[in-house]
Amino acid sequence: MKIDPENKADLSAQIAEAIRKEIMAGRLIVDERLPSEAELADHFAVSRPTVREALKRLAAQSLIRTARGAFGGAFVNRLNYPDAYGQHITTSTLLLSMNAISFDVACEARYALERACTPLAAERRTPDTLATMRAEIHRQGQPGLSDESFCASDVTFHRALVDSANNPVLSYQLAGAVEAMQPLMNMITFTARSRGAILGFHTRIADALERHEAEAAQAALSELEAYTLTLGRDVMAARARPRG
Amino acid sequence: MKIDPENKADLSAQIAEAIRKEIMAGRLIVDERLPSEAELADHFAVSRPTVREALKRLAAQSLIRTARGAFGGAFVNRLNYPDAYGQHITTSTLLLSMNAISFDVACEARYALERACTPLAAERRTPDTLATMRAEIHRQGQPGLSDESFCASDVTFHRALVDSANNPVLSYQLAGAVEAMQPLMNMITFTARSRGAILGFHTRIADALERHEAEAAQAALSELEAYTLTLGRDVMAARARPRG
DNA sequence: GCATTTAAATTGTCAGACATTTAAATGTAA
DNA sequence: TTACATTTAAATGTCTGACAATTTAAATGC
Repeated sequence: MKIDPENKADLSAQIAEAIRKEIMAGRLIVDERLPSEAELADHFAVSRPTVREALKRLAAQSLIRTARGAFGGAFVNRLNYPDAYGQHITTSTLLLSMNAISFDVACEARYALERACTPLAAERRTPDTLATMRAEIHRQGQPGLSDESFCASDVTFHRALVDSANNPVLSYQLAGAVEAMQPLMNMITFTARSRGAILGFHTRIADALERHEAEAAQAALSELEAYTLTLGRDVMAARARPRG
Repeated sequence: MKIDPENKADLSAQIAEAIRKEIMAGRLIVDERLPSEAELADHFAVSRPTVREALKRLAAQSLIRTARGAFGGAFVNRLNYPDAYGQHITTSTLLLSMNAISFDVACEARYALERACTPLAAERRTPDTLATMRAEIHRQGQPGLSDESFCASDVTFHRALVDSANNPVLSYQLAGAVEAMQPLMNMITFTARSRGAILGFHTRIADALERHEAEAAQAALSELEAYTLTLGRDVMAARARPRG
């Protein structure tokens, strides 16, 4: 593990990158203890605060965890699903919110990915995931529901659909796509009419999954996509001419 | 922006989380300058090194960037595609390598996602993406190619397939799935026979896309998935009984 | 043999200083 | 007036040294 004296980047960034590479390459394995901060400072010929900044960078990416006390220190962290979900969702959400990505593009990506889960979901859906979907459908029919709550329920419904595929890697990948759309969806005002339409699609999807009918579920998803697209386009058009 | 004096977590983690929430909620917008380190230290009633550790955490997630000099400081960073790709790939790769995820599960997720891109790719593929795929197919047929190079070429081929869909959000989401599989694929020894088979599937996929035939491309992908699965299972079986 | 205390190691935090970088402000000469 | 060099101020980057808090192992006492 070395750093380049010619490199003009921050020392802490270089050190973090050097350790990150060791972890990615498997030369530092899960639960292995890194040298103490003082030893790392010696090794890289920098001060302890610089080492600490490097370690905090790695901790922010869940690559290491630290423990105080004797026999404490920094340990290579086993990246678990909740942490991975969180990181993916943060990254995806910011990517969408900061880059003027059109509603159309985000929508297309999300529904394409969801359709990818549908054949597996139709095959493997459980009473549990079906119950979640039914419960959210019921919630979405409540009259007093705020737009935010409706959106949150929508996310829960679609995550249950994804989880039905019973593939944790797929669930992880989809979490970013589904959650990152929520800020965009939150801009939509869901009228009673549009809620009714969405409810209808959700019911068709749940029904199709329950009957193990993948193609029917995919068809309903595609129609939901088209409908969501019109809702989103209306919002974007209204925002484009605010005095309209 | 406040931190909880009752909270026993690291101060730098709390401060980073407080600022992260401001960014995620849009209360700190792109290119906005954060207060200087000294001002933040005052605001949170902590020392400057603690503030710096917090800022390094955020920098590690590409949420901020820093600039030295007068009128420098920490600025909310516009998360760009390359940074988002990198973070997603790091997270996905570690998730797969550290959690004893079976080859089957990873493989299933990856090909399900790729099939999701295929209809769009068949519609929108360009001479450019087709040329990339043909070039990689040609490379994969070279006799002297190492297993690593073959895998790298495989990744390039599949990324070209994904990029053919011409949806950057989809490309970003798929990058994690495709790249994270590479360490698993690298464990496979590609015999001349298996290379020939894979080459055949790749050719069928490229041909189908060229002719805008989505279903033929999906069918070839599914067969490639089944074939990859058998290769992976052989490796896993051999690893399970090392004295075999 | 068990409970308690002590010691040691390590991270967390702080204070203060200096180095380096950057751009604006200032000064100077053509 | 303009162009260029210099100064200055503000900010991050880095270092030193210290102390606090935490945790475990070992030592001690009963």
